[in-house]
Amino acid sequence: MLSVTDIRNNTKELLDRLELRNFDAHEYFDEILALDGKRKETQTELDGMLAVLNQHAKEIGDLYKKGDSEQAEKKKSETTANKESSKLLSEQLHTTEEAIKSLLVLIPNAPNSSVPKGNSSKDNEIVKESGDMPNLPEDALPHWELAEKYSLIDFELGAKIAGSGFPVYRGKGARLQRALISYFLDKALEAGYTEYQPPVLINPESGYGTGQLPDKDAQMYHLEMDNMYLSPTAEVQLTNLYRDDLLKFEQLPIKMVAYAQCFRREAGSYGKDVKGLNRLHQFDKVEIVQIQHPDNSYKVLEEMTDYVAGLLDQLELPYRVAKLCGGDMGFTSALTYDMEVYSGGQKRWLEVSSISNFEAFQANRLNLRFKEGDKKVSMVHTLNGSALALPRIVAALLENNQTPDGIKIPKALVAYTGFDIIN
RNA sequence: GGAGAGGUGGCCGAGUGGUCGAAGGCGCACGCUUGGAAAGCGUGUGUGCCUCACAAGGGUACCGAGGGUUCGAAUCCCUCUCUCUCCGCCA
Repeated sequence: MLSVTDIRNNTKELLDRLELRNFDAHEYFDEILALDGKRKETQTELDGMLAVLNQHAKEIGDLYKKGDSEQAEKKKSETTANKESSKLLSEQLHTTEEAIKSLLVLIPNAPNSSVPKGNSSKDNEIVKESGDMPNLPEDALPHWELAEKYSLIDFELGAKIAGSGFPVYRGKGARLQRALISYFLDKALEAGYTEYQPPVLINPESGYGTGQLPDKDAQMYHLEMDNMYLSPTAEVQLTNLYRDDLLKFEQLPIKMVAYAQCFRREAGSYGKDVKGLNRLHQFDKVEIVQIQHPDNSYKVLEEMTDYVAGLLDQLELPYRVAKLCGGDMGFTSALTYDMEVYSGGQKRWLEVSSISNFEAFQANRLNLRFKEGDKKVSMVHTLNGSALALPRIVAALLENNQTPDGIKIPKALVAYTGFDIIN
């Protein structure tokens, strides 16, 4: 969320930036600033009241010590009125603070001023295209037919034991998955990330910290009996590892990577979007997260984007990079690059990664700060990106590399798969 | 799942109703000392909020979290949570 201080000090700038995603924050800001004024007044009044009460308590103690219980009793009775009004004030303070917070969580992150204004993916700005488009015959197959032809993935078996959107990988299909996971993790280690293996169940606090809660709960599987959620992305676990921390400047940057199975309800999706591997309820993803000094976050966003692009280069997949327009960006992001690979069998671009700078938006929710020497405490910036999400990578690999002899495995992967062709 | 013991500042650890934001130690920072270092000595060493100039100073809150009792709570009571030990179960 945005901070009240920011809203107060940079009102105009934030309003303009929010406008880029067609969010009119005028009323929110007015109300928040008014409530914050009230909050301060109440705080001042309450603190004064408490100071008096503390003073009285001290005096009563002294009187008892001197043995003057008569005076002490008298003084006691004088405190009751103050006690009641201080209780009232602290309730009022609490209510006001809650009211401010409940408004703050409704406001999305303010886009970076370079974000193109727009409403949908049509308005995204393609900033890079790379790689050779596959040269496939007209009768090239989509991945779900290839998967069946070579017994790599069984969607119906998955539906039998779980439901649609839960595929079963087998044989070389399963090994390809495992190879990709290892490959992506190894690359991240080379790039200086520390590997983690987090839980896949998360508590509500974690979901709140990274912004999935309160309003995206319908996209997550919820375990009612234990009040936990199946994580939709390792971003949640990794970023929340540092929730409520006050870091030393020297600890920055923090670079983490994790492979995790991800779970999404995907309510409302249909048609060709959910065909085959295109959109699943359970999928595998390697995620990179960085906790950064605010001065570096935009430079690092570019680095992370280049890093992911490098992975796609090595997998020999044609891709393009889109800078998302305001209307297409996620709630929590200030700037997002999407990576899309071209999948020749379906003849479509598939999103395989999304790399974002959240600036201090998550840090404010997470209460994640750092301190540099004697300087004031300030919020860190958080960033993350998929590096990469497996299913659509698998789809593109299968489709683009199909030949009459079988499916060729890119050179970079052969050491991980142990085979260079699926036939 | 059952029984018991605990959660105090960066760390260890005292503190069972008042003078406790909290002894003592370690660590860290600065200074003195030294040719230099160690030892030694001295000083300092949390965060949020309010006031204020986001200074100094002052006020207030925070001893796992949230409630309660009391003039006054780290200290008593209740609920929750986490850790440890034993039993049960189990990959």
